[in-house]
Amino acid sequence: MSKKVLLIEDDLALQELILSFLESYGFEAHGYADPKRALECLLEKKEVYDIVVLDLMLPGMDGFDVAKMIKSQLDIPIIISSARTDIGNKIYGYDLGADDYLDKPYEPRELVLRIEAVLRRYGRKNELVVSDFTIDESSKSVMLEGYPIDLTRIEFDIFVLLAKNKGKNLSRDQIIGALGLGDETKHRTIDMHISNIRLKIGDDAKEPRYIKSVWGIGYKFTG
Amino acid sequence: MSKKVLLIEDDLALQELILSFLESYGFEAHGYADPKRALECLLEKKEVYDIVVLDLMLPGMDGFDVAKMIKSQLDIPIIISSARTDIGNKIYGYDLGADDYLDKPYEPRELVLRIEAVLRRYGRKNELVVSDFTIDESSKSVMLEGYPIDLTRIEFDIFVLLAKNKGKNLSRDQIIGALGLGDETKHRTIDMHISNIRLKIGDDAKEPRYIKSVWGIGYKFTG
DNA sequence: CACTCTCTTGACACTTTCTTGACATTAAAT
DNA sequence: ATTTAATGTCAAGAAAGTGTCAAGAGAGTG
Repeated sequence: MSKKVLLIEDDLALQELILSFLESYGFEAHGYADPKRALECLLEKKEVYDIVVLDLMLPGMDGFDVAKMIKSQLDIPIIISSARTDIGNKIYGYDLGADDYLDKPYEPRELVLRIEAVLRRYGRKNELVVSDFTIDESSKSVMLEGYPIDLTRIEFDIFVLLAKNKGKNLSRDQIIGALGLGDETKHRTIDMHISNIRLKIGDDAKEPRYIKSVWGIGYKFTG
Repeated sequence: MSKKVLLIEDDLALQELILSFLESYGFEAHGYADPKRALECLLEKKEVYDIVVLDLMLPGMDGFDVAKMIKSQLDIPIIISSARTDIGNKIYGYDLGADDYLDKPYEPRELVLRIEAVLRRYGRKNELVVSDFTIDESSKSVMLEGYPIDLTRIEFDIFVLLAKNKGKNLSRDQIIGALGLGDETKHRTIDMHISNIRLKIGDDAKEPRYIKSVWGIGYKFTG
């Protein structure tokens, strides 16, 4: 599935060149010269992009502000390109959460490499490693020391909740609330799910290695 | 089957020479001096060519624009030839998605080698091998261990999506979204397509070898 | 326009998961 | 030690998800 790139660049000739280059490398690339229009497109989710390439020198709006606005609303990687070569800006760009920084002029091929690198890095982001487990939230899969564990949907949700709150006690009501189950859901239901999870991850209720019962309170994940 | 070459070259003597040379090497070659006529012929699909050989110095139209227009509309390889020897243009030509670049004057034999190389490369380009399947996205065909599988368009799209995300769970909504089907599309529709795909690839829903159902989540391709 | 192939959807049977009461077990409190 | 409250797990029924048929809508073709 080809990745979608949003290019914000006011030099139209350059924009055109980069877009066609990206497309020849299998990306689906759209360009905007006007940062306001680009923001609109991004934030109103008319289109879902995988990455933003942003030029800092823009008309009407500072590129830093654009980056800040995007990052505040969306979890999307941004590569900043700019002719401003001074280190200060570079640092500033990273502080804003830019995922890479590219000095102009650059080789289009270089941009492709950076995009691929950033996307690879970003793609791994939803791989959560907790204790001996590797959790992939996007594909709802859990691995224990490399071996896949087959959890049902609710089991998965409970497990992730516990894992993300490693060391914290979670009451049954908190779990029920976090999963969006009905308020009348019985506590035994949670117990049962915990029991089944323990079975699947090879945890013994008496001497649990991962999911510990906290008497009178609930459960907690211990790494 | 002999490959068809479209040669865009305004020097008629040279055009004639190259055409006859290409023909002597088994290509079916047609020439145009006027890029507009050539584009017309290509884009309106009066003829289906396998490759374009384009001279940059053309009357009335810049060769770059010609290449760009062709690439934007068609997935066809382009070899650019030019007397402009400067590196800048060379890079630019590649940036446009030219698949090879040849300085004038060149040996006709050299052109033949380049054409053959580019066609070889291009032919392989869309061949995706996943597990026991060979998928050709440009011709929308799937082979299972050498035998062709006859998938309908949507079946093909779903299959490719799953294959490209081998091992990952994809929800029905993700599939619907990726295929650009309407948001109101029912989940049963996807189930039905999966069912039909399984039938065609000889997969048993109970004990699937390739497309596994992930309960409560969606489907995933397992190599 | 008639014909065919594809796509979509409701229906129904079937499977898996979820929930819950029951009862045994265990931990804290007295 | 005895009492009280909480947890572990079984088993059964409820609920939700999936597979496929079949019918009709929709696209494409001659």
